[in-house]
Amino acid sequence: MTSVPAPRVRFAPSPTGYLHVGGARTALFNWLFARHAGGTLILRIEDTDFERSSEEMVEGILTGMRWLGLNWDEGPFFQSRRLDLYKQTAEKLLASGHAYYCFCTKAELEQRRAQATAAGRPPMYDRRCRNIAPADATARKAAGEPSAVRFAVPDGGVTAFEDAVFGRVEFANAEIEDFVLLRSDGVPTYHLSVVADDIDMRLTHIIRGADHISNTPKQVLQYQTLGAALPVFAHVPLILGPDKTRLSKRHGATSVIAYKEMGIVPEAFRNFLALLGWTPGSEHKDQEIFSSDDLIRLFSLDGISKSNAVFNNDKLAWFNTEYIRAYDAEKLLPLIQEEWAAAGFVPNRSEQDILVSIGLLKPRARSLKDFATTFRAYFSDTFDFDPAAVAKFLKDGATRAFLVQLAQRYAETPEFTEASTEQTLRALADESQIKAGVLINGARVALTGQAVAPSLFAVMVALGKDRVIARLAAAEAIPRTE
RNA sequence: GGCGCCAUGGUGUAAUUGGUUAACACGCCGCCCUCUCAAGGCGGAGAGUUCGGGUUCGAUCCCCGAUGGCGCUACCA
Repeated sequence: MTSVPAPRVRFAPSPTGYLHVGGARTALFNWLFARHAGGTLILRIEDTDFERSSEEMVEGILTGMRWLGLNWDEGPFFQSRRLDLYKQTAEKLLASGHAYYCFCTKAELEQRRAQATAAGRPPMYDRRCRNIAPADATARKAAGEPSAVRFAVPDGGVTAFEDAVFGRVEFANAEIEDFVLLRSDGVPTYHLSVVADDIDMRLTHIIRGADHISNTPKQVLQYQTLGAALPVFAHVPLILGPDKTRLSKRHGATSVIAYKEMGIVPEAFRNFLALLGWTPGSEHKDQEIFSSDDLIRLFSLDGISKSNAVFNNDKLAWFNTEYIRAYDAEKLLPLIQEEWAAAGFVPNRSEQDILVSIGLLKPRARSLKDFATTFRAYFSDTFDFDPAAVAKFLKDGATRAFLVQLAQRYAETPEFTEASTEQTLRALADESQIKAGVLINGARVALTGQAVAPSLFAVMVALGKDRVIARLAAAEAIPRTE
């Protein structure tokens, strides 16, 4: 049996913004791939754009990854602290004649680009510095003239690579400009730093967004001239908004943390994200819910689709309800406690009672938020009455009076079970010649503040006898609404 | 503009890689259940595979073209 070396992959975000859904999905795929193969996931922060990068964004990205449960094995490495490597790599390219100094200034380049565009020519760098004799270039450099380093793209031919998702992709070299490797301030551009790092970190697979496919030939060219083996490239289709344009703030939340704040369970989000642009194959086509272990076991690059995916909030919401329902109350509790803390809500019931109520409520929760909003009455005696619910079921003074009577009946009855509470209520309705539904609906509002709740008698048992009696007895004091 | 990639119901995806009444899930509609709302059960509408040409006995699947969307086109990543 030949041993295949364990794969090494990376997630390499640029800290110029929070972890957005596209980045999160790329991170997830890398994570799944590494975990599936028993490989290594490296986290690398691409912060060579000092202007736009910030410490805060780095923290935001790490927070997002932790929330999603995506752990990494090495790093985070910061490119800003690896500048020497990039310089050495540029030197190597310079020495072998695959790169050259460029003395054109930014202003000159912009001007020429504008001219070319106006004349209808492609705005590519005209390679004028490529012909400067090396001795002259060295002299000018020594004299202190600022210069960038550009890669010398071969004149003819094509640069091709085999993509694990897209198959063979090729570009004519004539279409690739002599891109900048090192800026005049000595800071590398993305094109240089990615390949220097990807080689140095011995990465075997590059799984990243399809927006990088056009950059790939520039990188392949460097691998070739540096004599390094090519990794396997796997470009993942992009995630679009519902209008099929690139996902942006316009479409609502774009940072994964915003989804945490919306009360989404991390595993639900992960499951949803995994299925955006990937399927485990036709033998699982009828399945939508995949545990993390399933995902890890099933993940493979061949399941990645080539077309862009559209982010569908309804589907996410569905996953969320499924996960909340499937979780044990014990597992849900810490997540709910976070919601309570965020809302400044303090429950005043025992942990045991809280767990019972969570168990009762979780099948109908849409979001973790519900536990801190519409479900408050189950966890505290301080809660609001939904005015619409009061208007619908408690506007009648007579109904309220019946609820007070009901409170008395419960107080007189030693038993307090779902069956007994229902029996008592129906008996009162019969005697009073009113419909049981009137009492049931009214009691629901009096007990929970809401028109919508689980089965009333289950609610009563969850709330406990004393509380039920107290709330029903206070029915007449519930604020009236028109 | 140039170059590249993609294209199956509203959405995500299937279709033993040329032979199916084009499947599943979300969403939507209706019915049942019922103390409300979800859930659940049952049923339904919704694509003939972007369009046009080929190749073939036969194309969702192969080829060409068009259209549309997206990406790249910086001393951003």
